[in-house]
Amino acid sequence: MNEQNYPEFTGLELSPRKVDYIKFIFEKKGTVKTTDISSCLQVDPSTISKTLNELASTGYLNHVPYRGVDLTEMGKTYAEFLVRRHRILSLLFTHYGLSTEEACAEVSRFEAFVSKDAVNKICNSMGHPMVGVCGEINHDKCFHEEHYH
Amino acid sequence: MNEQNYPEFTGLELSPRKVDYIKFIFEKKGTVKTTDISSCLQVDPSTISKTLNELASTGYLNHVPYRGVDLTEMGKTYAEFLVRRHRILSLLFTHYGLSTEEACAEVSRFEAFVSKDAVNKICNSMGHPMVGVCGEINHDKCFHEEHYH
DNA sequence: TGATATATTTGGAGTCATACTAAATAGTTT
DNA sequence: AAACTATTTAGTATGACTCCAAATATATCA
Repeated sequence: MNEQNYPEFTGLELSPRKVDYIKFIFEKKGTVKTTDISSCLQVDPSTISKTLNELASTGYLNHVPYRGVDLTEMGKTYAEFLVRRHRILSLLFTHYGLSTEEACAEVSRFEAFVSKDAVNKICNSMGHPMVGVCGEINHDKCFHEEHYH
Repeated sequence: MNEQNYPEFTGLELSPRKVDYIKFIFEKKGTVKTTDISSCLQVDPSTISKTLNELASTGYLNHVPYRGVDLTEMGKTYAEFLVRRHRILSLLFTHYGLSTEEACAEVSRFEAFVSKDAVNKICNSMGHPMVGVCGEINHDKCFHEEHYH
């Protein structure tokens, strides 16, 4: 409803690998180089370069060739959702006998296929917990969406 | 530990589509024809045929060409896990504000990526509920695994 | 500055999962 | 046995992900 929040996304627009890349870039903050992602995620730089281009052309990243990438405003908003999704789902799983590491690993495998609607419902139902197993949970966008429509 | 239960699987061996096929065959009970799957899942018969062959050569199905398929013992065991996984996860999601249909649809999208270990832990933690949102939950294999190792 | 080293990108190719069409083959019905 | 239907095979395609090798840009150092 509010173009600042890009509420039109479903949460299913990015493939698993792209989710990883965006989350990585978000958590690094600032400009990120191809090599950073390549070495941390153990993927050939050429693969990173290609995917970064795709993410730039779909509006998630600003890409200055040979210089690096950073998130667009839309990319940041989306990344916030990705991180919140990961943390909410991981937290959920730790309530059912999985360790932090297990929950994290498990969720990493499937999170790309869980919709924003589902995450918001779970988040609501859990009472918008502030702390997840992999860091704090930010509910800004979550609240906006719940309150204004 | 017990060859009757094929406890060696992780739950991640089948791709999403193969999970759909095995679950469908399991729920139909008995011999299933290519056309049954084709018309219900809205996929070209040639695609079904190919995938059925793969599932047969990896030991999940008996395939009599031009006649149909049925589950092997291993296939049945695996299918029971697939159904249990689907129901446990769907039930879980309904505890967090999702309707039966929403939970089912959501889980269908990602269930192939949730490990047997995770499912067993969740199952344990929920107290082995007997009824899920899409039918009864069978805990035979689940109990065996928990008790004997 | 210019040569060299490093980082990044591009081009080409491959795998896996999924799916289709068209043609061949088997089974069934009359 | 002819005709109809079901199934399979062969060939092709796309999307996601990957790599290697070569080209290009940037950075460093002498």
